[in-house]
Amino acid sequence: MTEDIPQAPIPAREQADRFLRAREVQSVALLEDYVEMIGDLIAEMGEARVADIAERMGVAQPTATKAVARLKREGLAISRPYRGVFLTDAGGTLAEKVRARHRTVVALLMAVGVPEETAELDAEGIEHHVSDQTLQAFESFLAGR
Amino acid sequence: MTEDIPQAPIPAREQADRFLRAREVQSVALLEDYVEMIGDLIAEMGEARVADIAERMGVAQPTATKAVARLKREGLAISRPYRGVFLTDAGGTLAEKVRARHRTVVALLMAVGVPEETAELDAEGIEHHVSDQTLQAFESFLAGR
DNA sequence: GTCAAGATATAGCTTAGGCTATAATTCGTG
DNA sequence: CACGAATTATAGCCTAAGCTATATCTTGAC
Ligand SMILES: [Mn+2]
Ligand SMILES: [Mn+2]
Ligand SMILES: [Mn+2]
Ligand SMILES: [Mn+2]
Repeated sequence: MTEDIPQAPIPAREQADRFLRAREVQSVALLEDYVEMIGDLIAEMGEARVADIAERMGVAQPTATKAVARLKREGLAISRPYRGVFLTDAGGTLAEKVRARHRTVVALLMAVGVPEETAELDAEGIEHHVSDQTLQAFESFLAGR
Repeated sequence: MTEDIPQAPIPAREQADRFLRAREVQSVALLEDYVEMIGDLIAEMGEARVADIAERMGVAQPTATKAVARLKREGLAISRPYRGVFLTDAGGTLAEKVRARHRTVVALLMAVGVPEETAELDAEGIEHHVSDQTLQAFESFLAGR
């Protein structure tokens, strides 16, 4: 049983800031997943084709096309019509950061007893909300075990 | 330095399933936050008024009204025009579950070295992606320290 | 009891992210 | 080297979630 400790109520403004932050994070989460995954495809196959992007994301092909358009708008990817998609320097850097964070989150989850498959499943959503500060705490914890 | 261990590439289908799961979770995350927060308001003030809901969520009042409409559609809340908002049994049960999970996530983060404020900030997004299985692992870890 | 202020609802707009159906392009095979 | 299959782009639709502006309802002060 969890003890019934009444929490000191949070100021409305502060709580609102937390929710705002969570909403901001969520708006870049999809971009992060696309960028990381496109990086994987390029590493594995030399290029990322729209059809493969769609398959790996579990979306329809036009949805992937639209996402790529957004990545291009944000300066994370480049592509020409009917050709493969590639990452810009910014995109590649982001992909690497996201990939590393993903691995750390999975490792942390497993370190506290979460089975690997579940860790992978939950990490796919959790990772985007892990701040730099929390990521550092995770790394310290993993190093100091 | 993180070691450069090449991961075994995940089957596209399995990875797609993870992304699908993350997107599903994301679609209920906002509902969870609204329900938990409305529960707080009712506990503190006896009722949840639309203006207070909007303030705490950091959204405009019509956005809160629309969210309440969705909660009603989903059977989590009831209200009559120009009156306060209340939770159904289902809504109250969900609020309690979400509140408990939130506390556990914050506790776990702090247990691995995340400062309280950062833990609260990150938990607001992380919590929604924590599966029952992961939640249990968190509880065991916290109990067995 | 009236009515002005405050709270809530409604109208109408935007963007992101899905979808299906179909048009346009590329490319391998014969 | 042509053409059919595969791939990609486009058109057009939907829902969720945000916003501002404005209409409508409630309520407390006089
Ligand atoms: Mn992810
Ligand atoms: Mn990931
Ligand atoms: Mn939350
Ligand atoms: Mn929460």
